[in-house]
Amino acid sequence: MQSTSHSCPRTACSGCSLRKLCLPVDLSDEDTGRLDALTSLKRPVQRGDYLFRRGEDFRSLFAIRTGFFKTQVLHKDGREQVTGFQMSGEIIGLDAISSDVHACDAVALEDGEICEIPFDRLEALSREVPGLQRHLHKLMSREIVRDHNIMMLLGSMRAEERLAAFLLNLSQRFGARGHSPTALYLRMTRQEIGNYLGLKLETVSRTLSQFQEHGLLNVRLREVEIMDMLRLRSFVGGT
Amino acid sequence: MQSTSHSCPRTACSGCSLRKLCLPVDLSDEDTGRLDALTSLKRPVQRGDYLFRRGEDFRSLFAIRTGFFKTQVLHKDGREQVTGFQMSGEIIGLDAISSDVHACDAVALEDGEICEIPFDRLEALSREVPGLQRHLHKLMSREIVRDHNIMMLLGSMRAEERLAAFLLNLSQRFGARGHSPTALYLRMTRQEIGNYLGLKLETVSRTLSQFQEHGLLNVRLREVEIMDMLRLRSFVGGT
DNA sequence: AAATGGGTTTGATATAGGTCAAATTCCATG
DNA sequence: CATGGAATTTGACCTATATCAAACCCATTT
Repeated sequence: MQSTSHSCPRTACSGCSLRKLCLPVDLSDEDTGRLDALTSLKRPVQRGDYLFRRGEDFRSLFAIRTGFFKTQVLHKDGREQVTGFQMSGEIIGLDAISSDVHACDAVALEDGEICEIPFDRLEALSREVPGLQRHLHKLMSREIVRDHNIMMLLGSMRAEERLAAFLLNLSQRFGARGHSPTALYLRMTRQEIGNYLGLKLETVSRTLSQFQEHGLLNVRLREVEIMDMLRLRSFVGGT
Repeated sequence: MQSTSHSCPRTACSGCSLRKLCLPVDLSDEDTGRLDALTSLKRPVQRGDYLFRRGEDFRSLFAIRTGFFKTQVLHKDGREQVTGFQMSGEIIGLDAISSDVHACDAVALEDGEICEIPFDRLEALSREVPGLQRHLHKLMSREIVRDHNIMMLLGSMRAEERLAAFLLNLSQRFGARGHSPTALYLRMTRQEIGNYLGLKLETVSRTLSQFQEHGLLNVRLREVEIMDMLRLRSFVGGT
């Protein structure tokens, strides 16, 4: 009835509910076993924990089972740029492959559990399992596309558009995980939102208030309810 | 004395001067032959040509032998974000792997020659040649790191800092290719620089003029001479 | 040599968002 | 339940960059 290991659950990849998000590959029984072996390192993390810091040696990717994270790069004068917010089923650490050293910090914004994937073993297995190889490539490419969209956002959108795009993105991702796409709980501060969107926290706050005045949202601290999805969408336009 | 094929030179990968930049992998003779077979598709391109457009099916990556390119994503209201400027030895098209459809436009800013690499065959070969696999992963990861740095630039740097970072980056890349790191010829318009840096063309122009007044640069249209590299570096600070 | 047109520079003015500061709310902890 | 600190909101003011407009430069064509 109970797990045999209380501190480090060994839920295998094959039985993981996030399988479709994380590593959605059709495998033979044998390959499934090998993937399970590769991803058996589970670990709980607490709010505030660093998964890794910039400059540390790269060994593993991290798949998020539960929890919410941010990745950020710091300028030496203290300015920080949040490069992304990650949630369950998403994978952190791809930027470190290029140099075998982590290029950013990854911080937990709430308690959760991660699954550590030794990269050299993932590479080895993906040489033998074309579906896994293909998936890994798509994962990295998707990150590139995501980054290009953020460049578009930062380079040529106004504050309202940035915030609308941000909320719609969260809504879509929460929705895809079976949560409400309209009642969002933000796990990050206004400051962190600002550091992601290239805005100051006051501007984030003001813009949220303004959306509320116009009946687009109900905002109460970190609870955001999207009241008018269509009008919110009309702000961002799209590519 | 003469090339056997005047319109479509078949210079193999193994004899290509860009080998170190493009696919720097140690291979056996047999593998070298297979890589050569894979990259035998060379093609000249003219200024203004599109390598591909957003929405087109993805088949191949493109390695730049000579020439200069920009990639951009368009917002439907006409705003455009340049996601990068690419030069010899660099590879375009990684963003299309995620969906098998190109996510941006790639445009030649001067005449050049590209080398087309069918992606499914590259994947197949990289399954058998670990060094090639590793290199491909590093290539994609490096693009992610590059994008994160641009996010930092767009999200939290002032116009002067952005432009200084841009010029230093060009300088470094030209230098690495054996050209002068101080006498740069820009192949793009002020408008295109602005669309990359999230600035209007007037701001780009004014900032260049201002750098010139302060003795950092000599600017004459698209000729830029860096006069004070150190002081230019002090603008950007670094991560 | 004049005309055309794209790219660039420069000036005057407007504005979105930043900065600084104060008041308020919300937790966490004793 | 009181206290202190962090996060948030809101206001007043400021500034970096955008906008609009004109002049200029250079390359190319006629």
